[in-house]
Amino acid sequence: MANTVELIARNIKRLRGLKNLSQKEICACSGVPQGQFSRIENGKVEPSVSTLEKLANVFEVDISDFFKTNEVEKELNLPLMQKIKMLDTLAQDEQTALFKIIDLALANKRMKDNLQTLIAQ
Amino acid sequence: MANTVELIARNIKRLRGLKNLSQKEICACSGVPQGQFSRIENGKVEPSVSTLEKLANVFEVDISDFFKTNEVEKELNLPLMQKIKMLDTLAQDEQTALFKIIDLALANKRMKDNLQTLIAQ
DNA sequence: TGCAGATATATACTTAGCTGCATAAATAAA
DNA sequence: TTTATTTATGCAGCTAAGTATATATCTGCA
Repeated sequence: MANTVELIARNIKRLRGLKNLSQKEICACSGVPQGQFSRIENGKVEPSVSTLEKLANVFEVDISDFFKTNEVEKELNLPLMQKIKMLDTLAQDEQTALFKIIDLALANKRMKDNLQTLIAQ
Repeated sequence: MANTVELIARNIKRLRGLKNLSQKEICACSGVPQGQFSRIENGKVEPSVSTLEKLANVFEVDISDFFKTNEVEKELNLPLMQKIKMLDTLAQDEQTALFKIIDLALANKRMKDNLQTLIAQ
């Protein structure tokens, strides 16, 4: 038990670090009481499945990610696919706004690349 | 809760069917008491993580498989996918900036959704 | 068919441990 | 120091786990 509990604890602590949010903020979004979250992060309890579900939603990961060892941590830092999936659920105007920003960044990149090739000649 | 419990129940029942083993046999291998296994298969309890781990070992699956629905994942729109792939070619700082904006939009969406469910109660 | 034995599954009952609330302790800010 | 913020802990209540037992389902035989 202690092993899995510690694994979950480390993963959740790391995920919260990535988002740079306080326990209170995570709990406001997830519905998990802050006190309970503290115990989970410190490996003092083995959280229930429903609790893990709530946290997985907030962290935008799959429940199985809480059980992954450090070797595959890199993948966890890129829950990009899940983000993309969620983009579809956004309101239309927010979606197009995001796309414009993305396009802008890509256009900028292209411009830089073109300049590079020009200079090189 | 009931939803996830039922999902787990169906998946475990299905997995046991695939192996064509009795509850007793599964429990002999996994260490989960047969009585408890019965309740899990009938969706009467939400099994603990350590119990799911034992069962995942016996069924030779990942814990996340207990939470999978049978439906095929819905396809994403391809233009978006290609855009996202191009994001990888951006400079690191531009990339993280974009991700932050995306996270912001998603967080906003989540907050709205949470409010909706709160109001609905 | 009907019965006996065996196997398989479901159900009390107690115990252990997670949850949720309230509050304390620790840390940061003014 | 005082106040605010963040994190940790004590305790009551609820739920899963584990054990024993009951019910259901199957199998062979007369």
